[in-house]
Order: sequence, then structure tokens, then C-alpha cells
Amino acid sequence: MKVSREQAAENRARVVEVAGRLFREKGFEGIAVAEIMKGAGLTHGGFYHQFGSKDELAAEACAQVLSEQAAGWRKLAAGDDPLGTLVNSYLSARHRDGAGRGCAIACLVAEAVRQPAPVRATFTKGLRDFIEVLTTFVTGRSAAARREKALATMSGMVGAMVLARAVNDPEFSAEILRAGAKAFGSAAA
Amino acid sequence: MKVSREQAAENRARVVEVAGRLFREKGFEGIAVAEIMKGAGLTHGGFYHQFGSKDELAAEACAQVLSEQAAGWRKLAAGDDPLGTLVNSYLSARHRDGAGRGCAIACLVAEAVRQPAPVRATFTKGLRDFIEVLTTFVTGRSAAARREKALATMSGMVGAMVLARAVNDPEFSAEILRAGAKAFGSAAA
DNA sequence: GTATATTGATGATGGATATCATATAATTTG
DNA sequence: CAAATTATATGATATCCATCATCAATATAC
Repeated sequence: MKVSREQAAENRARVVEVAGRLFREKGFEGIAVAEIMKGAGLTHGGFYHQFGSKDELAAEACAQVLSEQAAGWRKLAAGDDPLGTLVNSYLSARHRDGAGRGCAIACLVAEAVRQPAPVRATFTKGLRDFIEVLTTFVTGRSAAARREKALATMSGMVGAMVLARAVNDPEFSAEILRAGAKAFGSAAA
Repeated sequence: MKVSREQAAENRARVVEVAGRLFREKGFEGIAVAEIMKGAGLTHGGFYHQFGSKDELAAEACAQVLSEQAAGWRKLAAGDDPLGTLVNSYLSARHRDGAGRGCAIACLVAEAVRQPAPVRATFTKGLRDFIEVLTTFVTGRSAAARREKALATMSGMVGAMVLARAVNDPEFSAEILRAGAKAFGSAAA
């Protein structure tokens, strides 16, 4: 059946949104197109009227998620101690346990390597944005030093999060997060 | 056809070894049992006489790879500046481009979350070993401080490696590795 | 209001893959 | 050297999944 333009656009947006959540939760290969459509309240058949392929949806969903995330980070600049705030919220149990609503990079980097070009390009751009924001949050003598610090901080945050998620001992996992927050959360060089 | 006991044991070991390489290169879900067997010069049929399931092989292959890796790290203790040596070799272009022979954690953490219990347990144990070794490489006032530093260093190394691999711009990738090596490679607190 | 276009549903299709039953052949064992 | 054992091969089965052809229904265009 046909549906109004607005309705169709809304449906499409919902597919992208659901895809963003499910890809983060289950990985690119861990979720089927039919499941995503079902999650959006549709059946799998109409998918190819709206998207060229699963990979295309993956790229679009990632772009969406990454840009929202970057916007969220930028907002922190207005507040107090942006770096500490960011790192503490990033390396929180809440973020660890809510992958579907969390950082796309932490969920999907490892798989990104094997994804087609558009997805990799999207990730690269997203990471550049994050680094750019982080550079304004850290302190350092020179611009180069701040950029280095931003890169190391991003690496530390992502690494600590993936490790904390992988480990099957809650106490060990919490320890990883605490150590990361302490090491990466202070703006001083 | 039948084959001598030694031959069979050798074949089995080769399957584990090939699996270790291919899982690291392609991920747990990115490689089929038949491919692994083919890589070991066998056909897929005999697989289930040697292994209970693909997951069982995954756990065994990971355990093998992780323990070899930990042994390699321990050897560095004898040399000069073990931390610097380790971090520089870990965050090298060679390691980035040779996932099949590199750190199993960097290749597979993100997927580990969704793996069955034995695989997760293997990873957790492997990570504990790495942290233990790293703790002896770093400096710090107290044992607790050294352990914190070891955890943060491990997070930083893994994070920098996965980011460097995900990015599709060689220059950006190299920059990530350089910043990581500089930030995490010095034994001082 | 009728015709057309288009969204979404239903249901193939083809490929891939894990797992397993059975066949084959060669090694042990007695 | 014969019999029993067993490692590997062949091939089947069942499931899953991406993609697509076709159909039904209705919103938009004329």
C-alpha cells in the first residue's frame, strides 16, 4: 500500500534510527535487514525502495549517529571542565552497558576495517570531528601538543571502553573504566 | 582416509593455527569453517571429529594466540626499556598492517562482547595476563598506581591500534600511532 | 474523479554456512 | 596379515540472509 509522503519520510527516518541502534548493539554482520525493518515496524520487502543496499544504510546510519554524537560533544564546551565531563560520562558503566545508544566508534571500529569504502570514510570523518572537538578541550603548550593529547585521549577512551565491554568480570571491567577516567580525564598535559 | 596419529595431531594443530590467523584477519563471523579447513589443507567434513563446534575452535585458537603473545611480552622484561620497546612495536605500521599475526585483543575485542562464554573468559584471562606483565614495565609510587598506569596504557595501545586500522587515510593513521607511542611509551607516570 | 506513481507486503531466489551422516581408505592392533 | 579403528572426504540438510520481482493499495497529479 501507499502512504503519504510525510509518512514515508518518517518511516525512512525511523529505519535509519533503528539501524543506528541495532548496528551498534549487534555489529554490521550481526543484524539482518529484515530485523531492522521489523524494528521500525515494517516488513523487509520495502527496504530496497528506500535504500540501495544494506551497506548504504550502514553508511547513512553511521553518519547520522556520528554527527549527533559530535554535536553532543560540542555542547560540553559551554560548561565547566569539558574534558573531565566528557571522559567521565564516556567511561561510565551506563555507557558501557548501553552500546545501542553509545559511541558508534567504540562499538564498530573493529568491524569498520572490513567494511566498504563509504562506511570507512564516514568513520574517518567522524573521528576527525571528535579529535577536533577534543583538541579544544585539552591543554598544552602548542597546537601540535594539544592535537597529540587529543589523539591519545581519544585512543584511551575508545580502548578502555572496548576492553571494559569485552571482559566478563564486572569488577575488572569497572577497574578498567576507573583507571581510564583517572588517566585521561584531566586537562593537564 | 585415515592418517597416522602424529599426522592427525599435526593437522589439528595446523587448524588451530590457521584459525588464529584467519579469525584475527576477518573476525569470528567473517570466516567460515570450510575456509579455515581449506587454509589448513583439509576439507570441511572432518572438522567435527576434531572440534565440537566453531565456537570451541574460536576459544581454543584465542587461548593459544593470547598465551603466545603474553609469553612474547614477558621476554621483553630482560631487555632495555621494556615499556618503550613494547609500545613502539605495538603501535607500529607493521603491527597495524599485519592483523593476522598481531594482537588478538586489538582484532577481536569488539566482537568478543557477543561471543559465547568460553571465548569471553579466554579474552578476560588474556587481558589479565597482559596487565600483569605491563604492571612490571611501568613505574609508579605504589603498586596501585602501577596497576592503574598499566590499565591505562593497555587501553591506550588497543584504542590507538583499532583507530589506526579503521581510518582510511594513511597519514591520519600514522598520526594516531605516533601520538599513541609518544603518550603511552614512556615509563614515567 | 480517474490515472499514475509509489510505498509497503508477500513471497521467491540464490548463495552461504554450520552441522552432521555416511563412505573411504589407511593405520593400528592383535 | 586380518580386523577394528579412525581421520578425512563427500555430500546432504537445514537455516539464514541479501536482494529482488511482483502485487495490493492508496496518495498525488491531471
